[in-house]
This record gives sequence, C-alpha cells and structure tokens, in this order.
Amino acid sequence: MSQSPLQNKHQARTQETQSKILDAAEAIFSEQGFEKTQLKEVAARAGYTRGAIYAHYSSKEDLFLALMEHRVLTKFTAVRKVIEAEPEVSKRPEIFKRWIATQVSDHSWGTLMLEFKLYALRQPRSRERLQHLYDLLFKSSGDDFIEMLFGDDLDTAARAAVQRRLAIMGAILSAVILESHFRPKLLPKAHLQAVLEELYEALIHA
Amino acid sequence: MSQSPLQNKHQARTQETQSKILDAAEAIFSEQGFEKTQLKEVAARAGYTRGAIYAHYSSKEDLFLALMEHRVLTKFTAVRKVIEAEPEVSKRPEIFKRWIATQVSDHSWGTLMLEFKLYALRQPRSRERLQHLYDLLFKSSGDDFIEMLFGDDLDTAARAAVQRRLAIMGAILSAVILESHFRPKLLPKAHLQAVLEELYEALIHA
Amino acid sequence: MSQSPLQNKHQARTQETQSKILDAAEAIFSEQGFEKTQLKEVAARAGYTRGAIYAHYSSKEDLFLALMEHRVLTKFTAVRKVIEAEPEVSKRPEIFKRWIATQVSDHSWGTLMLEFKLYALRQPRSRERLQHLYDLLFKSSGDDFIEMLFGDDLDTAARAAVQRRLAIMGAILSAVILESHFRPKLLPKAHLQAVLEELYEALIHA
Amino acid sequence: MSQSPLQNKHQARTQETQSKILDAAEAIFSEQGFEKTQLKEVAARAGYTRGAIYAHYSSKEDLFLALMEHRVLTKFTAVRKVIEAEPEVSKRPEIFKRWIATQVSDHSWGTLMLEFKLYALRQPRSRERLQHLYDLLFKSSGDDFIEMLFGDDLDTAARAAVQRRLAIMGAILSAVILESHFRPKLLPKAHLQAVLEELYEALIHA
DNA sequence: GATGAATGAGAATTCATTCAT
DNA sequence: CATGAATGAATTCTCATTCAT
Repeated sequence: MSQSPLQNKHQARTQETQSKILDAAEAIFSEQGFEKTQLKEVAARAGYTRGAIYAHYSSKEDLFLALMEHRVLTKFTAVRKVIEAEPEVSKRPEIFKRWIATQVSDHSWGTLMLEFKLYALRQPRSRERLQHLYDLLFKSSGDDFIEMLFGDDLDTAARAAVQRRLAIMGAILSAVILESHFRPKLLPKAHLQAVLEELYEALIHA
Repeated sequence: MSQSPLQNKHQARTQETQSKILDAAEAIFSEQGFEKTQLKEVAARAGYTRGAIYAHYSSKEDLFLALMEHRVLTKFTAVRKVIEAEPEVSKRPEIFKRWIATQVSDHSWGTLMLEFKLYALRQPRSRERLQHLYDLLFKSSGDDFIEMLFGDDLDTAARAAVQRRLAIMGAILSAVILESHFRPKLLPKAHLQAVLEELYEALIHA
Repeated sequence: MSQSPLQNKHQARTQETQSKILDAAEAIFSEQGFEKTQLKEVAARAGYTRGAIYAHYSSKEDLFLALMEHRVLTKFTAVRKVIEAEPEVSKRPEIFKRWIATQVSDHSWGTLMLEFKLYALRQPRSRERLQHLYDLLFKSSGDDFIEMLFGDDLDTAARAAVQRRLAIMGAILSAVILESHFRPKLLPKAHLQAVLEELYEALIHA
Repeated sequence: MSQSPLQNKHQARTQETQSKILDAAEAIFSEQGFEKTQLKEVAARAGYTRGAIYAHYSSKEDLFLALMEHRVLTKFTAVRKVIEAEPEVSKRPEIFKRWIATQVSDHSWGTLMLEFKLYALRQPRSRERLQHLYDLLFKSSGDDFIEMLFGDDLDTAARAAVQRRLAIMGAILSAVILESHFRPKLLPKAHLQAVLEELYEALIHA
C-alpha cells in the first residue's frame, strides 16, 4: 500500500521541480510570447538547465499547454473559493461579477490567454487539449460551478445562457486587458472594472 | 505636374505587385501567425519569389506592419462610406452599431488584430507604429470621424467617452471572433451579432 | 528553345557547387562515417556554409545517398570505358577481372560502400533508393553491360549466374579492402589483387 | 580458496545482469547500429535502467567492444568445439570449411562485425582493442587453433598462408551476409553456402 | 547494484536576409 | 523590378553521462 520513502522523495523532488519550471515558464511566455520564448531562458529562471525541462515536458509545446492547464485550473479554484466564502447563494452572482472585474489587474492573464488561443487555433493537438479543458470546466465540474453560483433550479436553456455569458466575459476580459496596454490613459484600471461590470449586467439581460 | 506614361506604368506595376503581396500576406499571416509565416510562402502565393517582397518591404516585420496599416485603413474607409451613405446624422450611430456587429463575420480580422497587438506589445518599434496609427485614426482624422458620427457638438469629456467606447468595442470584437472559433455551437454568428449590439448599448450608458 | 544566358549561368553555378559539395562529402563521409560526419565540416571543405548544402540537398541523408549514386555511376562509367577500349570481345572478361582486382587500391570505396549498405539496411527509404540504383545498373543498362562483356548469346540462367557473380564480387571487394586496413602486413595490396583474381575465377566455375 | 556463498551470489547476479545486458545490446546494436543505438533502449530490453549499464560498462563504446569480444570468443569456442568433435585430424579442414559456410545464416553476425570494423577503423582505442583481440585469436591461442585444424607440421610460411585465408574468409563471410540482405532472391542461402565453400577451396590453392 | 533526476555538449535544420545578375 | 544562390545566426531537441540516494 505505502510507497517506499525513496519513491516519496523522488516524487517530492519532481513536484518541486515542475512547480519551479511552471512559474518560470509563466513569466517568460507571458513576456515574450510562445515563439520568442527560449527554453534556455525558462530553464535558467527556474534554476535548471534545458535538459531538466525535457525530463518533465516532452516539448516546448507540451510545457506551454501544461502551463495553460495549470493556470486555468488555478484561476478556477481561486474564484470558486471566493464564491463559496459567501454563504448566502443569492449574493453570489454579485460577488462573481466583482471578481471578474477585478481580474483586469492580472495583466499576464490577458496576454497568456490570447497567446494560448491564437496558438491553439492553429495547432490541432493543442486545440483538442484546450477543448478538452473547456469541457472539463464547463461540463463535468462546470455544472456544479453554475449551480453553486446560481442555484440548481436552472433549466437547460438557462444553463446554456449562463455558459454563453461566461464564454463571452472571458473573451472580453482578455481583450480588454490587452487593449489597456496600448491605451493606459484612455482606459485606466478603475474605469475598466466599472465597464466590465456594466457589460456583465448587459449580458445578463441580453 | 504630370508624370511620364512610363512612370505611370512603373507605378501601376509596383502597386499591383504590392497589392498581390499584401493579399498573400494577409492570408498567410492570418492562417499561421507572424512567427510561423514564411516569406517564401507569401511570395509563392503572390506569384513571386522572396526577393520581390524585399524590393517592396524592408523586412518581414515591415510587411506585417504595412499589412496592418493597410487593413485598418481599409476597414475605416469602408465604415466611413457606410455611415456617410446615411444623410440623416441622428440615424448614423444606429448604423454604426449595426456595422460593428456585422464584423463578427470577418474572421481573419479577429486573429490578425490580436496577432498584431500581441506582437506590438513586445516590439517597441511596432508598438510605436501602432500607436501612431491609432493617433492618426482617433486624433486627426478621428475627430471628424466622431463628428461625422455624432455631430460636432460634443465636449471634450463626451469625445473621450466615445473614444473609450470605440477602443473597447474594437477589443471586444476581436476577442469575440476568436472565441467563436472554439465554441461555434455555443456562440453562433447570429447570436454574437445581437450580443455585440447589446454590449455597445451598454457601453453608451456606462 | 534556347534558354536565357542568365539561366545558363545559374545552372553552371549550381553544377559547380554541387560538384564541390560532393567531393567534400566523399572525403568526410569516408573518413568519419555517416553519423560522425558534420555537415559543417563538409561545407567548410567545399568552401561554403551549411546553408549552401541545404540549398542543394534536402538533408544529410539526401546528400549521403546522392553521393552514393554519383559514386556508383562514376565507377560504372569508368569500367565501361575500360572494357570498351578492348575491341576484341573475347578478351574483355579478362580485362574486367583485372580491373576489379585493381580496385582494392581505392580505399574509400570499400568503407563508403559498406557504410552505405549498413545505413540502407536500416533506413527503408535509403534501402529503396539503393535497390532502385541496383535495378538501374543490373537490369536496364545492366543487360547491355553484360552483353558488352560476355557477348549477347547468354541465356537467362547464364545471365543470372553472371549477376550473382558480380554481386558477390562487389561484396567481396569492399570487405577485403576493409580487412586490409586492419592487417596491412598480412594482406598487402599485391597479394589481394592476386587473391581477387583467383576468387573471381573460382566464382566462374562455381 | 573458496569464496563465501554471499560472494558467489553476488557474482552470479553480476554475471546474469551482464549476460542480459549483452544479449540486449547485441539485438539493438545489430538492428540500429552503434550511433543510433540508445542505451536507454538497451537497458529497457535487458529489464533495467541506464544506470545499471554504467555499473558494468564504463561507456557506450565499452559496452560495444565488450559485446564484440564476447561475440567473437563465443564463435571461436563454438567452432573449436565442432572441430574437436572430429577425432581424425585429416578430416577437420573439411569440417571447418562447412562450418564457415554454415555461418551465412547468422545474419546479425554480418552486420555486427562490419559495424565493429567500420567503427574500429576510426577510433584508435577501439582499433587497438580489436587488434589485440585478433592477436589473441590468431597468435597465442591462434597457433593452437591452426595446429588443431591442420596438424602441427606447418612451417612459418604455411602458417601465414592459413592466417591470410582465415582473414579473407572472415571478411568475405560478413560481406556476403550483408549483400544477401539486399538481393535475397539472387543470393539464396543455399547458393551462398556452396559459393563460400568454393571460395574457400580457391583460397587454399591460391 | 540499481534508480531516476539532472546535466550539457552537440548537431541538424530552418529561414530571414543579402547580393550579384 | 525580380531571381535564385548563398549566408549564418538561431534554436529545438537528443542522449550519453554523472551523481545522490
């Protein structure tokens, strides 16, 4: 049943290494984009050599996708936690709305997601992996996410409507973050947050 | 004043070549993205060899930026034409709103613009050129665009508000087109058009 | 009908470059073997850079096979010339026998051919290309080679017997050259030539 | 004199491991050649990981040479046994001749030996080790091999002649096996065996 | 003795760019 | 203006080898 202590040590070491590599990858991919990113630089930032990356990820693309999955899952876990902290279900949508608007501050999120999607658009395998992640989030665990948020008395149509809204908000979020890089004065953070909330409201009534 | 007919012929040939190259570039850049695009392929599609591209553009980046400028200007010219076709100024905003919503059909626009912006984000020179283009559109000629659209009695604050709205709509447009690639069933074209109009309305009241 | 002088110049340049590259490749492949050979070194020896090789051959393997084909064809042309120089057909087999024995001096031939064959043994595509070359030599043009050598009154069986003999002699030749590298005193050149002639005779009577 | 049973167990384990590794190495080296062979694959086939190989052999090259030595010694032991089984010395050469011809069936022998030799040709250290092995076989133990085969009344010249013959037969054997891979129909096994016997005879009279 | 993580040198290949024609 | 040969820098990925456990 129990594993040898040696195994455990190996596992722990592996996990730590992967964690360091993912952190480094996030920073570099976000700064430079997929193509310009050199694994050499990622490795250096993580405190390893390139070979170490290849011991854990089969290719640059694999690392990129692993990072995306990790990132998305992390975000999802975070928002879930925030929402669950509110015991009264009727207040949760409001909290969710605010949380989304808050995310405009996460600059690397915007660029990374867009980078991911443009990449996935052109790479069949990545596309499948992204689709699979979407399915995971919005189908299996997604159902209880929506229930947690809006209660469990939604019919199929209402559920689809929610999913549309979420998909569009996600897209808008990334795009708005990106745009704010170019027009920081015209689009200050505070304004964007307010705008995102308005847009979210508008989507509900659409 | 007048040029020799020979000159004109040269010019015509130059223009035709450039036009072919830009068309080819649009197709390939949009399909493959900047980094993956090979000039050889662009040249082949245009019916030339790589050297011909270099006779007209100083580098791959230059071609990419020229394409962006050309594309943006083309879009702007088109919408302007549509709006000016409506003589009654008070009806123009409505027409503009619809025109924007219509653009979700232009798939390559979404990917190209995002590609441009992610690229410009990281390349100071391109960023400047993009900024310059923005300035051109929204400042000099931009003023009369807004006037044409909303009349000329807007104060500075109102004008800034319009600019914000346009910036955000542009961003949203690209993002929504991109997202629709991944969720074609959840986000059908007709639905997106309606949503875009709603969002536009929401922005006005924000 | 006639090509432009520009075309001709290009062709001439191409041919000269290929010729230089092949010569360099022969030297290096023979010295170092396929795997150890660096194209960098081949290019340097030919007076070019690596890119030039890739402009003419699609890969290291392609260069290797092109070299093999070139080499084999060259040898064949040479022996054909030698044989045709003897007008009296009945004396030709004797001349051919001597010519084969003479080839023990061509040290790079032995190693190159064995290298080729070991490589082809494991690479399906190369194997096909080698087979194709064999077919070319021993079937189409091969027939008239045999006729030239032994006259045209051989029946099918006799023809097959000749082909067997040639195949075996070729194999023996390479092997004996290789072995002589390790046992230069035991197997001096003069001795090997005599031995090869004996073996050839033995094959005829086998 | 006697070792502890523990020691014996260790030794046995070591021997078994080495034996498994050598078997795996033979298969992989023969299939893929020296350069293409990955130690990982050899280890996997033997049922270990790469580290295990390094516990027994200092490098890939060392393993390769150990394999060669092991293989050659095994062959020699085998043929010696066959010959010694014939009590009448005068009949032994005939038996030896047949035994050699029989070896055309050992396909991996052909490729491995040629691979070894091409490798040794270029690696001074391996070359020395191969030479040393040759010396071992043909000088010290070689003498009694020849005596066993042809009696002990050979003078120096006769002895050298025998050695030449053996060297050439060895080379021919490998080459003919290799060639048969490419021309299986033209050179069927039965034919090759007959041919090898003829060639052996021819060499005796040469 | 054997494992598995990590190293790091190494090499083929790609492709934007240059330049003579 | 356009071609095509050649450049050469850049970069991924491989894999023998080392080492702590």
